[in-house]
Amino acid sequence: METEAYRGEDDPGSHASRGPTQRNRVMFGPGGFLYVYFTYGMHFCMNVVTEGGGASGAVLIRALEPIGGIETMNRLRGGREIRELCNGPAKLCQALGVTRELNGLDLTGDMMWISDDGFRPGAIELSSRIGISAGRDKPWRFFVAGSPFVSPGKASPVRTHPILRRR
DNA sequence: TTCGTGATACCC
DNA sequence: GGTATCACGAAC
Repeated sequence: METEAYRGEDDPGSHASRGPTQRNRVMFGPGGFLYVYFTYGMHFCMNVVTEGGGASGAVLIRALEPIGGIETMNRLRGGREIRELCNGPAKLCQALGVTRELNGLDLTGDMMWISDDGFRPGAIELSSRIGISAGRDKPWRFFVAGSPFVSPGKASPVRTHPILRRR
């Protein structure tokens, strides 16, 4: 599991850094909604909007550990190993069938939602964010330490989260 | 490391 | 209108 945090106009790495546009308008809406964007001519990526109240911000979902629905995800991604199904932000959108049609979806509805399944990571590590040219200084990429299901992209430095460390 | 692929945003 | 850039992935 892996995420990245993106803030608003104070974060040069964020889509929201230059204010609201047609593309990023969902980021400026209420929290708990899905922000899906299209990039590089062929990829979708998904975020959870976090702020609301006129501010902007979102969490990019970069990797997931497949728990169920493996058959379906395999079909959507052309038959790959389980660890290759959701280990990247565009890969997981393909595996889950997330496209621009779901931009703005209410994540408190009954189509897609986030819930606590009881899993607790041993430790969470953080690093700089992947694939951005501005805002590399902020260590806002979070991932489960030692998980084989995080994206292959290398970022440094990597360090253990000072608060979320366990045991 | 290179390239596919096209929307987006911002500059005229 | 033109064009540089892009929160990526797969194949070299």
